[in-house]
Amino acid sequence: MNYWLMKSEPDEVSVDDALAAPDATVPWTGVRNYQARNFMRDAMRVGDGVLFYHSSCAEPGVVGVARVASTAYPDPTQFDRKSPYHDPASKPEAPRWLLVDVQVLKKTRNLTLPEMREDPALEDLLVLKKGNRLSITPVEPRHWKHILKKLGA
DNA sequence: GCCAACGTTGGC
DNA sequence: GCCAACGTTGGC
Repeated sequence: MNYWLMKSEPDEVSVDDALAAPDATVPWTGVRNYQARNFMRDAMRVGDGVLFYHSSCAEPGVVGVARVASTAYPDPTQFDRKSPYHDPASKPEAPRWLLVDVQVLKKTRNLTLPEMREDPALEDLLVLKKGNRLSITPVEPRHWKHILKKLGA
């Protein structure tokens, strides 16, 4: 079992949006970074733990606990001409971009970015590293446990 | 809106 | 294969 932190812009898909979806499950569309894609393709397993993170918003932070609910499969938005995620270079017979389904298990309080930054136990959390831009990052078990404890989840 | 940091592109 | 230019991310 692995653990992950996955960023979503709440203007696009918030934790509330995900909770409102059938089975509280949403396809994680729009990943257009090879490293993040490879995590989904090569390392994620159904049942892996996910920290649902809101980015590019007023109060960035972890807002929910979720699980990986599917293996990786082609992201349909790459073939949709009208989607902002459309990739004209990707062919249906050789899809370039993948996604997984993510099921929210629990909405939590917002464990904010500043709050995480001031916690010495989270010093090595990848998402806190300077210059980090990856939308999907692995989370070490000790960090996972620590964060869930802080969230009372 | 600004800008640092990073990833991708493309000429050579 | 190098690297400058460009585009994007994402906190502030």
